[in-house]
Amino acid sequence: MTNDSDQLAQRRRNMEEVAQLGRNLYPHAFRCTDTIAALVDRHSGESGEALEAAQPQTTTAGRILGIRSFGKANFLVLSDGRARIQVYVRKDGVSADDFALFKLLDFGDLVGVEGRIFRTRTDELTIWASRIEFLAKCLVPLPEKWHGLSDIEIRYRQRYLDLIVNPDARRVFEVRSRVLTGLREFLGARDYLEVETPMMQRVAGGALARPFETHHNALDLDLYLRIAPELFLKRLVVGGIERVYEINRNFRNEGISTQHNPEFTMLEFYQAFSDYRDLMVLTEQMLSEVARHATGSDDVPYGEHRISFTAPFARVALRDAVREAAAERLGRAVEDATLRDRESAVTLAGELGVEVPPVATAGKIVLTIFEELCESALIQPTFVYDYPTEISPLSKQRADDPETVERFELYAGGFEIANAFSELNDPAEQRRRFEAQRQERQEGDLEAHVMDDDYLRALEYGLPPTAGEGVGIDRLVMLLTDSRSIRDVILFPLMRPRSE
RNA sequence: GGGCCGCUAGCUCAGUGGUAGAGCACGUGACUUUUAAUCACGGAGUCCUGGGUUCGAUCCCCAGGCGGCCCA
Repeated sequence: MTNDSDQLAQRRRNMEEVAQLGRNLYPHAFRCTDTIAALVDRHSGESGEALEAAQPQTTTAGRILGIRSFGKANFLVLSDGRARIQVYVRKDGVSADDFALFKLLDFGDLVGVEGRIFRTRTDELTIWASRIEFLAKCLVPLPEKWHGLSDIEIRYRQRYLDLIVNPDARRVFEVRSRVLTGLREFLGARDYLEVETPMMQRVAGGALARPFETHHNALDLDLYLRIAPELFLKRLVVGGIERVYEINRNFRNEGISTQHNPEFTMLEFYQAFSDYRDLMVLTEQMLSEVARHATGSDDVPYGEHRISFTAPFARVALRDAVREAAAERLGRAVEDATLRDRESAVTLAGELGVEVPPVATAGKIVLTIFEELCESALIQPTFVYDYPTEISPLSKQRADDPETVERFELYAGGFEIANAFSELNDPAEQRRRFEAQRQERQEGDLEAHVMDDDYLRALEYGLPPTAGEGVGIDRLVMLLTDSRSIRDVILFPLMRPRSE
């Protein structure tokens, strides 16, 4: 009949014909009695006979993800984003006007339907429509129903398409949401106060990373997007909020990878009168509980592995982990002292074939070797503890070993998901640490921590003995959703713009 | 930053130095309680972009863009 094969034009024409039926093309509301998910939940266990007896009525709405037409008898598949239900449209079941509307509907259109729930001869739960309302037009053809949308670039750039056509796409973000509510419940039950601290900061501190720069016009003030909330949260502990946390975005101006997005979500929490050992126990409880809350189990599949968040987690001292890995590779014992001296550490790295930055401290070399040799093998949750002081400028030293701080990182799935330590609360020592960082910065380390005099002033009022921890939410969600890329757990990951 | 791979119809993908293909989607018809409905017919393309080689490039070469994976 028509030679105009442009699907866009066809859809536009169908829409115009809907308008000619006197329908509002963009109505303002449609009052549903049920969501599709609720209908499926409520009736999926009910037999056709039971439904025939009860004749349940419903008004619901969704997006058309399938049309099967047989003239007088027609079927739609309607989705509310969570569940799908079939709609039966009989020519003699709706008004002539509604049937005319039905004939103009396209795959992807949004409609409301009223009708009764029944089961077809093939036992499919179905709404026998008595009324159809046009709610919005899908002017663009959707990806096909069978293969869905697999182009990973389009899935990231047009996440709405991923959510419309891939039934599993939403699952990840439902788990993510439950992770957040689970964390809030866990911390709330322990008297933690949730707060929000500045994302625009004059001094970007609290972590070793490069910040994004921005500018406030009215104040003519250069600002940084925060790399961590740490120094503000500890100011709040000084102020007497003895248990405090924040779940929010951090921004780090560095590379993008399967484990790094420039903006990412972090939980940071601080607990006064505690040290890092207390946080290991708390972390075991928290992750086990959150995993169960989010997925129903604290033993989850991850790639070819299963990861168990059941306490207790494995524990290994950082230098011991490096010594063991190095010894295995070299076939001889490696002394602890080797890792504490810059010269011998450089030599060891060379023997191991691990490249280290030219100006690295002994601590940085140990960490580099660890990342190279050990990190990817830590699949089960493992606390790696006792870090070199020079790479931990905000952590408190061990009483028996000033070269080592009371700090741990939690590894799982082969990457870091948490970082915690007993907080350095001696302002004089903190100043010395900042000075050492300044020295490293002058030697070219752009990630070295910057001096923060205002934070030092806060410490002078007295920070109680405190332990604090940061948990990478995106990475935790990766583990709990069996996702191998951080972009799979961030709805709109940062992408390079496409040239027009 | 380096290496490898990808980019062809709305989607998923084949393919070729000589006028570009399939399945799904789309249109028309048949069927008229289907289940990835089926059958018949039909329409559909900046083969990522630019340059080069060539009589002729979607294909070969060079440069670029975007993405993915690995490495740093």
